[in-house]
Amino acid sequence: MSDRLLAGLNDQQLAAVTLPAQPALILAGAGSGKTRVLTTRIAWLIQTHQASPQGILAVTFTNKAAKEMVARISSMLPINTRGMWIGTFHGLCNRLLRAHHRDAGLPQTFQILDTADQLSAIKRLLKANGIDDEKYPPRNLQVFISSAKESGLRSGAVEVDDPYNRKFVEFYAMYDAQCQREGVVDFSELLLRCYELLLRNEPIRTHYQERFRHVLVDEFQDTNTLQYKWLKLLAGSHNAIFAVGDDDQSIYAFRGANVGNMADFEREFRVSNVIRLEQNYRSHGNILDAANALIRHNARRLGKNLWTSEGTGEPVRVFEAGSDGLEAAWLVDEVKNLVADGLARREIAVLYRANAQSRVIEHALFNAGIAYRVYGGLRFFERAEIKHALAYLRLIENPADDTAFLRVVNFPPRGIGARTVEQLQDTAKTQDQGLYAAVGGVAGKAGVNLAAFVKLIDSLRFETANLPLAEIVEAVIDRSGLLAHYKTEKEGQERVENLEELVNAAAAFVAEEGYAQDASGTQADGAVALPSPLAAFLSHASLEAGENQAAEGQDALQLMTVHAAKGLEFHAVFITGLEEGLFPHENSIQELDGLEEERRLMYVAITRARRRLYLSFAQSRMLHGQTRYGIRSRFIGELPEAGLKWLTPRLRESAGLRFGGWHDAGVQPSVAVATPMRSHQEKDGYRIGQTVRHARFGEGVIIRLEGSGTDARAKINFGAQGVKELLLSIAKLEVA
DNA sequence: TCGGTTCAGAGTATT
DNA sequence: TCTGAACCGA
Repeated sequence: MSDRLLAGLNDQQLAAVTLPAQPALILAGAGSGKTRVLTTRIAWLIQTHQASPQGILAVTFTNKAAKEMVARISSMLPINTRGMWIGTFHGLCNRLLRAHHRDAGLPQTFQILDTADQLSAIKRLLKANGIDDEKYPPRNLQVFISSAKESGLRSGAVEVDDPYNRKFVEFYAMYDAQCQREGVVDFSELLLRCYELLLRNEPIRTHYQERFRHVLVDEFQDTNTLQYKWLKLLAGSHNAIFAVGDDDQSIYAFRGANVGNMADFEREFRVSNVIRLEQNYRSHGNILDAANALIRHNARRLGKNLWTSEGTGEPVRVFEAGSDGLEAAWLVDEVKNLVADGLARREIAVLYRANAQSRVIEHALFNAGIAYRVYGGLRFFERAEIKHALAYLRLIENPADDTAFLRVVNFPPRGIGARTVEQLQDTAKTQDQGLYAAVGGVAGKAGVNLAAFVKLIDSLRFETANLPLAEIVEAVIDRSGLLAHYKTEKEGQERVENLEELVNAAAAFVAEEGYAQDASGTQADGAVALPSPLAAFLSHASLEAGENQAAEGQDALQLMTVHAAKGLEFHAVFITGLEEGLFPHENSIQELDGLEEERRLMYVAITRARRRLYLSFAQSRMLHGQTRYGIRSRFIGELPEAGLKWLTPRLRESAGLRFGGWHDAGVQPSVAVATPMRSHQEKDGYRIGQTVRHARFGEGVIIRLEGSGTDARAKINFGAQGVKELLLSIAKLEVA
C-alpha cells in the first residue's frame, strides 16, 4: 500500500517523505515537486501509523495552497480530512483563538479587521484624539503597528529613541486598547494573540504540543519573525518540524518575510537532515540554465542547482523594442503566432514587475481582439456593497464593533449626518463606551434617527436568531435597505447581483459545513461552544477574500505580476519590461539586499516557463506621464549567452543598448509603427535618449536636459550606478 | 449628498 | 499620464 504512495518519487523526494520524526529542512527548488513531497509525507505518516490525522498540523500562507494540500491528501488516502489541522497561519490561529477565546482575553464573538478596516479604525482613533494626521500619517502608523506585531512586540516592548518614535508607540498602545474595547482583532493580532496564548498558558500549550507531533510548513522562506516564534512554541522540544522552502524564491521581504529563518531553523534545531530537491520536472534545459546562471549572482544563498532529465529545448528568446508600445505590439504578434500554432491562450503568461505595466499591454491585446485575464484587483468580499452587508452582520454579532457601526450607520442614507455622528462619538467617549451603547445619550431629532438605527439592528438580531445563515443574510440585505438602495441606483445592477451572490455564498458555506468542523474536536477542555454559523461565516469572509482574478471560463491569456505568478507554470512565458529601474526596480536598489531580492524575483519569473521563454525590454517607456529612456536590465546580461536567441540584432556588444537598432536592420514588427521616440531637445550636442560614457559611472542614457550655458545639466541613467544629474560643463561625457 | 475639482503620488501582496 | 482620495460648493 505504502509502495503505491511512494511510487514514482525520486531519491531525494523519497528521502524527504520518509524522514524519521526529526526537525527537517527541505530545500525545494522551483518545479521540484514540493507540494507532492509535503502531501505524500503527510499521507505516509498516517498510512504507516506514525501519526493520526489529528496529530498533524500543516500550515501554508494562502487558502489556495491549503485547499490544494487537502485535495491532494484526500486523493491519496481514504480518510476524512475535515478534522485535520491544515490551513493558513491566520486560519489556524483564528481556530485556536475561537476555541480558547476566554484564555486569550477575547469575546467569543470577536471580529477580524481586514487591512482596510484597520486603516479606518486608525483614522478614527487619530481623529478622536485630535492627533495631526499629517504629522502622523495613518498609513505609516498602520505599517508601524503591523510590523511591530509581526516581530512579536507589544507597544511596551518597542524600543523608543526619540519623541516622534515615542508617539508611534503611544498610538500603538491606544490602538490596541481600542481594538480590545471593540472586540476586534487585525490580521497580525490573530497571530500575536495566539502566540501569547500558547506562551502564557502552560496547559493549553502542552495540550497542543502533545497533540501535534508533526508540524509541516510550506513556503518556509516566507515566514516572518512572529510566525517562526509561533512554530517554535508549537513544536516545543519534542515535535518534528518539517519545513519546506526555497531561499531562492524568497520575494516577500517587503511584507516582513525573513529568509534568515531558514538558517536559524537549521542552527537552532540542529537539523541534520537538509534535503535538496533539485530535479526539475517543469522546464527544459535552456530555461533552467538561465535560471541557475542568474541566481548564481546572489551571494547569500543556501545553494542549489536545478537540473532536468529532459532536453535543452528551445533557446530563450530576447526582444528589444523601441518603446513600450512597440514591445506590446510585438507581444501581440508573437501571441498570435503561438495561438495559431495551436497553443491554448491560458498556457501563455505575460509577466511584469509592476501592475501599471499591464495597461499598455492590455490596450494592445484589446485592439487585437485577444482574450486576456488580468490577475489582481478587487476581490469579492472587498467590494463596497459586500462590506456594507457584512458590517450589518457584524453588528448583529457584535454591537461593540464601531468600525462596522460607522460604515453603515448612515448607509443607505437615513438622516444621520457627520454632525450627528460626531456628537455620538463625543457622548461615547465621555461615557467611555461604544457607539452602539451611547446612542441613548444623543437628544433631539438626531437621537431619534440613531435610535431607529439601533432598533433596526436589534430587531434583525432578534428576528434572525434561529434562521439558517442564508436567510439571515437575505433578511439583512433586505431590511437594511441596501438592496432597495442599489436597485434605485442607475448603475447599481451589478451591486444588486453581488448582494444576491452573497446569499448564495452563505448557503454554499453552510453546505460545505466547513465551519462546523473548524471548532469541533479541537478544544483542550471540550467545553467550548461551537461558533454560530454567522460568526464562522464572518471569519471566513475576513480570512478568505475570494478569488483575486477575473472570472474563469473562456480560454484567455494570463497577465500578472511576477509576484502573482509564483507557484504557477505555463507553456510559454513573456517577461516584459526588463529595464534598469523597472526590473530591477529602482526603489529596491536602495534597500538592504534589495537587488538580490529582485534577482530572486527574476528567478521566479524564469522558472515559470515550461517550454518557451521570452524576455523583452523597451528603449523608451511612458512612466508617470513622462517618457523615460532606460537601459537593458542587468539580469539579461547575467544569463548564459549560448542559451539566448536575440530576435533583434545588437549592434555592438560593448555598447550595450543602442537606439533604433532594429530599425536599421530592417527587422520590424509587422505592425505600423512610428520611429522610436526621440526627443528633439538638444543641448551642446547632447540629446535625450543618447548613450554616453562617464569616466566613473560608465555607460548611461540621457533622460533629461535642463538649464543652459554653464548651468546646462543632464540627468543620466547609469543603470546599476543609478540616475545622476551632472553639469555638462564639468562632467566629461563621451558620446558612445 | 451629490458631483465636480484639485492634488499628490505612482512597488511587489497575503491574511 | 492616470488614479484615487480629499475637499468644496450647490
